[in-house]
Amino acid sequence: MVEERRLAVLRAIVEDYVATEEPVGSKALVERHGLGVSPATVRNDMAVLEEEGLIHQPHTSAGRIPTDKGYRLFVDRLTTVRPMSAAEKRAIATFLEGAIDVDDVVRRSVRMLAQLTHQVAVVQYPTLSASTVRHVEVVALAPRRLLVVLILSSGRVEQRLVELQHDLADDQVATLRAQVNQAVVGERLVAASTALRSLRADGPDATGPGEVRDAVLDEVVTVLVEALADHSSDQRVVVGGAANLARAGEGFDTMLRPMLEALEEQVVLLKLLGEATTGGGVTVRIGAEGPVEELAGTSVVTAGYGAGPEALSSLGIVGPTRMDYAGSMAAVRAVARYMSRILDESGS
Amino acid sequence: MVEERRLAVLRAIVEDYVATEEPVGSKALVERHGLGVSPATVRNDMAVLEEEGLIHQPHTSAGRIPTDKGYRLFVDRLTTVRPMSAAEKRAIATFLEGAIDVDDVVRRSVRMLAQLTHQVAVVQYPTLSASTVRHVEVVALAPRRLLVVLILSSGRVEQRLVELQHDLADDQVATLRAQVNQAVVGERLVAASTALRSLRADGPDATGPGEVRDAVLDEVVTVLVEALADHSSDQRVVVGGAANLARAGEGFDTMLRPMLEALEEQVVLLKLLGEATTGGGVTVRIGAEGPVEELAGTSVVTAGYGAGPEALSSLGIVGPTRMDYAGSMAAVRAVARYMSRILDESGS
DNA sequence: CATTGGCACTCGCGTGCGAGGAGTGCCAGG
DNA sequence: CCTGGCACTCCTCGCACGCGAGTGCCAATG
Repeated sequence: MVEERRLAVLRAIVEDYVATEEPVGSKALVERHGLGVSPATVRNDMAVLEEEGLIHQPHTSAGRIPTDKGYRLFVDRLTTVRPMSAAEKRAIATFLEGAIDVDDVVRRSVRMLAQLTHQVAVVQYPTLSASTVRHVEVVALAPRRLLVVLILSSGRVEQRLVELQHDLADDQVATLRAQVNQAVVGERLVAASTALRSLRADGPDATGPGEVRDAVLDEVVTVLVEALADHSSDQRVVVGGAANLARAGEGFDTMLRPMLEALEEQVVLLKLLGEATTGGGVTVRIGAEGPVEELAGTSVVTAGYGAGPEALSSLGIVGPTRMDYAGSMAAVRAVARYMSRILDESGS
Repeated sequence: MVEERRLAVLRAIVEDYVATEEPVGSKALVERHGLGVSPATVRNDMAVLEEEGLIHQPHTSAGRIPTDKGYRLFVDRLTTVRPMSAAEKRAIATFLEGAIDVDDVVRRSVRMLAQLTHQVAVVQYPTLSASTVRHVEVVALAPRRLLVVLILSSGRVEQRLVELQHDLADDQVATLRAQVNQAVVGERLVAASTALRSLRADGPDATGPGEVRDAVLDEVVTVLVEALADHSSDQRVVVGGAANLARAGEGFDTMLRPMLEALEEQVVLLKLLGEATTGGGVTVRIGAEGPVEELAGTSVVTAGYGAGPEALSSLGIVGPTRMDYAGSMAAVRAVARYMSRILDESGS
């Protein structure tokens, strides 16, 4: 039971510190929270907590602030993700459902997350790998320049520009389109490039004039295979609410620039989101646990989302370690769920 | 000739202030720049410049800093847009030409601009209005949900999600696609919706079964017309290099948050870019001349770009009034030109 | 009439010092 | 094991003060 109270003290410290952004002392603690003991007792508890490395004081005779370890314990054992209010749920649902396409869904999600949590929001685009090809459109922009547009089951549209070595006539484009469509429609994106490759290896087809087929179409297909195999755009990440960084306070002023820079790097953001967690779980990475050293002093709250169980992408928020974890986790989870649902509806 | 020297003094003040970010005094001025007069003379000149409202001192007995009016005069009369070095030109060209589609061109341009100028870069998407429709793809995602994909001559791909009141069968989708394509391919985007409307008003077509045509197809076309008329995505703007804001120094710390917020608002950005200037000109708006009061203390350098003379979009940079105008103008102009060229090549 | 050196004056900025206060650690008593 | 009391630490804030950069003005000069 004394152990119990110590945890209550830790919780109180975290909550107060998150609220006030100032080191919290023993006196203020017993006043604001109704733990029925004297400041002296709390001080003893604090001493123990400090020995355990859960809190520390910036300088002698200042209040205590939680350490990363303290936050960790708080998140793991002392907080329950309180569900969003009905009003909030409704707001999220209607806002996200107003989206006109996948791009818009992503944009709105970022905005929503940033607003709900007052932190920087990060949303990865839905993964393509699991979606199937619904239609392929091949358009000749110039004699040697093709635009290939993939329409996927999830409603997402992918485009690739393809440069050729040889000119391509209009009728060749038409046959190409027909053949490619026949080969890949219904395939998963990951399987599409192999399906295409087999197309090239096939013997001459009745529909196409044989002599050009070897020279030009082969090249086109080769390039197409490459283009499809390139899943880099799979990795797109959108950031929002960067303005919330400026509100962070404390010594963040000096780190602001490197942070903003980090947030403009796709690679960094992907590292940040990390592996998507399966299931409805929310992942919290606190301080140095995070993979990005530029973002020291920040925590990351992420969740996986996506239509279907394997097609997983991530989204989340990043903010100072001193953040409202309960609220953030709830918001992230809620938005992830709504995104999954929306993608599911419009999807395969 | 005394007038001449006064302008030289102004120029020197601007240059020094831009370089050092500190109010510049008479003594430092004569030392760093080789104007062969004494500090006292410069002081007299300064007094005159101050009377004219071109410079002012933050407090008595401090150096001078240029006023907005001073910058204005500097930009108008004292600076010539020095062309970019050959190396820089090459860098821009190769970097932008590596783009794989229109999205990528825009993203790369933003990045390029931000890097070249060390300011916040803003690029508006190429205008759609002037491009013609190359192909329309209609895909049924669900019985009552259509995805319409427009492929435009410029290589840009636009998508719209359309919700219907009635179910739509597969063959209806096919006839719809055929009819829509027939109606709008080759049309300009602005004319496309009227072309579509006429389609609906037409008598029953031989290809489609008459009875459903009235009920369902009419609805589809109506919704499509609306979707096409909605040019909101025409207005998309991409921002980059926000990290450069944090470098701005001075009293910007406090304004950082509102600024970041402003930069996340599409509307604000569009106001910022304003009317695209025709021709190769570069527009400079200094301080309060700008249309956005949240961005007080900043200047905006913009230029128009686009394939063809009428299809004009804008791009530019925004930074503190204390910026390297010559360099910024050169960079903005260069990037605008290269973008125009690239869009032209891949375009109609 | 423009230019120049000289000189007194103004202020912002950095530094040092002292009072105030919040918070702690420890100890002895319940 | 909890509590009240007490001495101690150390941060913060306000204030005074000196320094130095920079100015404005004036009288002298070409």
